[in-house]
Amino acid sequence: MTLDDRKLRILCAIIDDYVETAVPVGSRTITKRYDIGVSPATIRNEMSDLTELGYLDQPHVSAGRVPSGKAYRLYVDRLMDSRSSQDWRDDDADRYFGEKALQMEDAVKTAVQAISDLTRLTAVAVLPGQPDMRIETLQLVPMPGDSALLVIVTDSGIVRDTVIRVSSRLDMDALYAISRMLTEGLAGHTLREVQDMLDAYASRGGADQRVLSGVRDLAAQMARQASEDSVSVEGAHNILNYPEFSDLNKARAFLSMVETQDRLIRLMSTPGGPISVQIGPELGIQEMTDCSVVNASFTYGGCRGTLGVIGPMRMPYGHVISVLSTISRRMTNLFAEVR
Amino acid sequence: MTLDDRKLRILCAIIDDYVETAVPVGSRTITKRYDIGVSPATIRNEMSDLTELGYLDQPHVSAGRVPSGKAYRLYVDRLMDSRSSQDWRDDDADRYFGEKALQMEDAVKTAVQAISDLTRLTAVAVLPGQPDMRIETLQLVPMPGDSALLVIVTDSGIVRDTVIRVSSRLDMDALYAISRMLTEGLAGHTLREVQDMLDAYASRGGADQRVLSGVRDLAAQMARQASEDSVSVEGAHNILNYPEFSDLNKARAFLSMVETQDRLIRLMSTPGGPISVQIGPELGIQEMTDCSVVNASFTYGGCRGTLGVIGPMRMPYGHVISVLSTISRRMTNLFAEVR
DNA sequence: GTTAGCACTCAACGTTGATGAGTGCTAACA
DNA sequence: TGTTAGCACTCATCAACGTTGAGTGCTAAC
Repeated sequence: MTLDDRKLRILCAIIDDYVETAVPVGSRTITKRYDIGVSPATIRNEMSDLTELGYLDQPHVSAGRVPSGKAYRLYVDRLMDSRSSQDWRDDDADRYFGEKALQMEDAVKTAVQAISDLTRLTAVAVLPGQPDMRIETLQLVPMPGDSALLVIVTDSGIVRDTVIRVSSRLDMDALYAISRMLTEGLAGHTLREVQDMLDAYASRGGADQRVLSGVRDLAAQMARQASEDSVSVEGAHNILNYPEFSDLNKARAFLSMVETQDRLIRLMSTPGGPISVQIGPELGIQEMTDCSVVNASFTYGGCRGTLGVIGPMRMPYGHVISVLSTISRRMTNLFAEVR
Repeated sequence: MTLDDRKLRILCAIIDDYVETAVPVGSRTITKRYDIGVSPATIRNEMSDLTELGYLDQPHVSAGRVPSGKAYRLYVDRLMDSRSSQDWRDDDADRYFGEKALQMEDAVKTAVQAISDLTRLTAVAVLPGQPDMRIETLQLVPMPGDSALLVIVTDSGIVRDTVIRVSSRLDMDALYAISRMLTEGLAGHTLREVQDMLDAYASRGGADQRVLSGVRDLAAQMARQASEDSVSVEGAHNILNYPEFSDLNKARAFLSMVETQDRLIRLMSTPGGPISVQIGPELGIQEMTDCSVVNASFTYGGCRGTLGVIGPMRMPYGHVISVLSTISRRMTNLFAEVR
């Protein structure tokens, strides 16, 4: 028994219908809504074959058919209509990114927000840790009162700042002199090295101890943060709009999964390729057998990260893939513009 | 008929029990769990009186009693056990704030996170717009490539930055020279004034146009952001843990309310006083009749903001109030430390 | 190979009756 | 006069049961 053209058309119709309605689809529905050109009885015969081949599941004997993971896989690999990429316009992405150049964190936040809005699903971004970022610039900016803003910029364009207290004698010029000295001394070194170097400085005395310890603390914090993968999630509760999660316990399980960073990171670790689609059982995770994950990798400067979507297995793959590829491409370009 | 001591004790027991279990409480339950010293029949008589006085509601005739908004109001105003402030330790807040001085935005984010964690409810912060903030410092920090980070600090300690492109000839010293010039020219002026001044500069020519337009854009963006109230929300889906929201539609209504900024701002606009409690119907909002809002005001520098909690009317008011007052006090102190 | 017809299955829904938690009332008691 | 035991009554909850209708699989005819 082979998958001839008619079987494929029927399978496609079933998937389209089920993705739209979330109701198991029966033979009559197909003849009415899709133009296959045969009677329900014939469709039934074909559906029976498709079930035998593992492309369809039957919740119970007198219900319609539901696409299996295998069916979605086939759909994504071969059947998916590329028309679907036209169901939204690239310009929509402009609304989010606008004209402005952005720091990486802001760009990621914007992208995740855009993806969540455009797909009405849960959007996730993962930035893998970069344990050996190097310091590019270090600058102290005067603030009201006896404090200053310490800004550290790394070679990959990551920016962090913190407020530190300084002696009130230090005006803008004095702070710049310190910034210049520190930048000269520390630029090109990794965040970890910097911590040791500062300890050495400090023990030698002379410099403003509060500034040194402020720099040390921020460098330490950055090193800690940088060596961990960072995750951002948006639109988690979109899941409540999907009837397959109308069971509160399922919804809670999903939400708690999405909140647990390390589980999420494992889920989002892409098996390679610019766009990866993992469907239900392929994820190999007990609690997630009826969810799918689609993700796209992007690069922003030296950083390579992942943007993705988590949702029910019944998701509009074509649309999701086109949104993800557009947004991730735009992220990559965005960085090129900044350069 | 008057509220004698025994009636108050019974009412208190009912509230405590209902807050804990979410199940309408009957006369036997009270005699078993609370030491009132009379029989169920007597309790029933008292409950009947309390119902007549409007402190208790009855979902249906053969169910137990449920505290009314009026009861919670009485509880908060007079009955609440101040012991409840001891059910958590102030030190718990340390875990969140640590030792570090923070920018206001970070401090607010931390506070909201802490409140949400400690109360297991939805925490919200509102910072009212400050349309006439003045520029304190303006600084350009070198970044990798042909770009620079533009940092603007206002007199109230708000920091914003953005990446702008600059000519590659500009090194750290050159950027500092520009920063110094711009700071001297613009410090003390409001964000709006600055926009006009920069237009004047730009038309005179000479300075790096890209820098000027970058500053102008960021100032414009800050002015726009600053004149709007800003809101942050954490723990919105905590609501799913409360059985009164096990109806998916109610949960969705709540979540959509919490997501709509302007509705949220209206909800959180505190009627004054350091801590305000608005109970159910007192909110005067149709969809929120079985929710309560507790909020506390804080000041961080010149900014006066609101931290609050939104949850079911059945919430542990004592605990919530103590968490809010501790965290808001700590926020205020935090700023004093930075100064 | 396709289709009409028909028996069969089973979730969903509404009905019914039993159960039990809880009340309100009354009468007796301290 | 306040408190309590007893009892009839109410009503949500739950399980059991029959009905309905969507949908299938099989068979026989085209």
